[in-house]
Amino acid sequence: MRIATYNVNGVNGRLPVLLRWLEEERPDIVCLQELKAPQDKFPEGPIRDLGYEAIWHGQKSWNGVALLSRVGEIHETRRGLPGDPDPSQSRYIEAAIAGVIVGGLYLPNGNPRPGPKFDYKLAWFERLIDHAAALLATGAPVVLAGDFNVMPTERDVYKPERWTDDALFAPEVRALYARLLEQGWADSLRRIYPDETIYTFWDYFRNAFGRDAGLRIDHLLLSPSIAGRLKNGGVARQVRGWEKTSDHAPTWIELNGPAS
DNA sequence: ATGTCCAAGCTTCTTGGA
Repeated sequence: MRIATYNVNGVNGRLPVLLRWLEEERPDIVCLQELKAPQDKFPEGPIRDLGYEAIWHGQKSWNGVALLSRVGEIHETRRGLPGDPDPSQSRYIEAAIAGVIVGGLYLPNGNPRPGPKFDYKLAWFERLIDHAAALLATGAPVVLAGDFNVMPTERDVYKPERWTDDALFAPEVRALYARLLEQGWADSLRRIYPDETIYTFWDYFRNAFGRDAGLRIDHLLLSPSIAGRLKNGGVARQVRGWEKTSDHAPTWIELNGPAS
């Protein structure tokens, strides 16, 4: 079973790219972020035509998250984090799909730092850590996937020294990511490739993709009860090279066993 | 400081967010 996360950066503006990727790769379960579309403007029809059921939490102009499945019904378990510091922002959606709890998230960017947006990022991250602990306590197989807006280590940044003051690489934020992992979550791609350079995002500026000046900020975390099924994973870099594409590339994992 | 791209609106350019 393959699960992917993809920050589409505008689900309608990138619809041809999204549909092409879904057709070519046929992931079983997909977490989408940055829909940038109100609830009634999600392109449910074309996605359904490719065989995917979908649930989504839209928002005018900004944010927005969705879950897609072509391997069975989506049983929504929540939208929004418990105690979300600003529930008007659509950043979390969770469902049981094919025997797995999938939490799709779009963690706040947090720039500029310092400032209220950075404070909101830290507060949101704390709420995520609390909820992640509650999910682990159930013992259920859980995948937490999405745009975390965090490069966990220096290996995940093309030029770490340039990013130390940025909200995506600030010590406080990396410490929160480390705290989350210490609960027992496995960072899938790092589990498979401990020492490789892996990027999931390349800025539109300054030919960042051409120079491979990238960041690894999209992550798929596995609870201990499912981590043993991790078989493979990667980044669909070619998608970042298509016309009218997102600044992120889809990131995916393959789990042993059927989509039961 | 810059660079690029998108959505939205008192819209055909401007603005904010990433």
